[in-house]
Amino acid sequence: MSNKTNDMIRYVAFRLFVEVGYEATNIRDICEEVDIKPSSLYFYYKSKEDLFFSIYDEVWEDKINVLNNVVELKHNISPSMKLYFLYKRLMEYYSENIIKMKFLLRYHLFPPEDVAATIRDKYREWSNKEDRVIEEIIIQCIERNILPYDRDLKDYVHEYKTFERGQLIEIIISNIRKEDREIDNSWLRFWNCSMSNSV
Amino acid sequence: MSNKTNDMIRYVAFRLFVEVGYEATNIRDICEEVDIKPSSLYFYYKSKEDLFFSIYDEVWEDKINVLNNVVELKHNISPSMKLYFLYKRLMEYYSENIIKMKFLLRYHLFPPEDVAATIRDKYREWSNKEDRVIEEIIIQCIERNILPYDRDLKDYVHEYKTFERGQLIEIIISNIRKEDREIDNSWLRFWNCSMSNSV
DNA sequence: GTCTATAAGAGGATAGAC
DNA sequence: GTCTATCCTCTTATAGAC
Repeated sequence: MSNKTNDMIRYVAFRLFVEVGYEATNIRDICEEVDIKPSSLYFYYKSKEDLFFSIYDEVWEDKINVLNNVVELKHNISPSMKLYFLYKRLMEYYSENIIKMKFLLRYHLFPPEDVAATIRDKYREWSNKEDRVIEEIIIQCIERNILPYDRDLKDYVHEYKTFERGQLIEIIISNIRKEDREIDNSWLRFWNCSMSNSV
Repeated sequence: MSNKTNDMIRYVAFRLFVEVGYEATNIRDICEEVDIKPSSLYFYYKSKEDLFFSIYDEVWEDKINVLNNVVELKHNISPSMKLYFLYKRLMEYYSENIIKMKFLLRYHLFPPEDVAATIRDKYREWSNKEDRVIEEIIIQCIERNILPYDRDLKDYVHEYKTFERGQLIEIIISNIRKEDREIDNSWLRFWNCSMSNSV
């Protein structure tokens, strides 16, 4: 269902969910900003929780699409460059969508009690899709001897995700776009110090 | 003011503030667990906000004490080792006090609207104390040519704090104590790749 | 689809007795 | 210090008219 009222509800709710949080966001405030009465919102969503998860899934879907687009576009280049381009594209995406990333970080780190269980389930599902993309690229790196095979696949994936999360959190906390040079420097340090050198 | 009831109030409130958050923590729930009536809590604290900040300051004070203890104990060793021991001690402290660190992370990243301004002010004050300790050690490193002087002091401090925050977040997210070997490996990567080599 | 009206309950906080 | 009793406000959600 997509019309002007609904789009507006989703936009306002998303912003409030990020900035003041699920518990402190109330239906009245959303509706006031959209300029409708609370009862009208319940025509589109059966509850606050329903509205929340509708937005939650949309944010994840958007992120996964970015991953898939990179893999699709770069399918015929070397796997190490593929991982590099994936990383670069994500840094760009994070910088342009800080608020979406803040949303995910907020609800994964500090889920409200009454939606915590559902968040955990949905998170597991979505992040599995994410992991599979990374895994596939790293498998290719190992197979072609670009990465030493004396280290576990899971280990490499964890190393990459930790690195990427660190960069993401820097972007969220500093709230500014990082420079290209800085992004590349971080990559080189990561690739040379954390991945290629076995510890 | 310290007696059994008050200690219990603080303990329960702290736990709820971390786990379910400020907004979702209500006076009735705290009091039920402490086994007192809500009106009794207001004998100790004039408001929910008052209770919160009393705990907030205590958590910070505890952390700053750890920093000062290290500096005091290691005042006569080389500054690079001093920074190393500071880092080691903090990792130990973080691992043993994950819940306290989760508390600080939660309210610095996502402060509730009605206490956000006060948190920001208090945060600035406390983290300044923290920065001065780090700064002093790094100044010594630069003066003794342990760290290249072609890089800015602020730059080094930022580099260290970013590194330390990354480690902290890994501990909070994984929720497990890191092994000594892993902690040392991270340090070496940080010291050799991020600090000594100018970029 | 959007409204008015309102149910039903939870929340922070206080007055005043003991 | 701790209690009983209560005030007042805010919140999600629904019934039913238009």
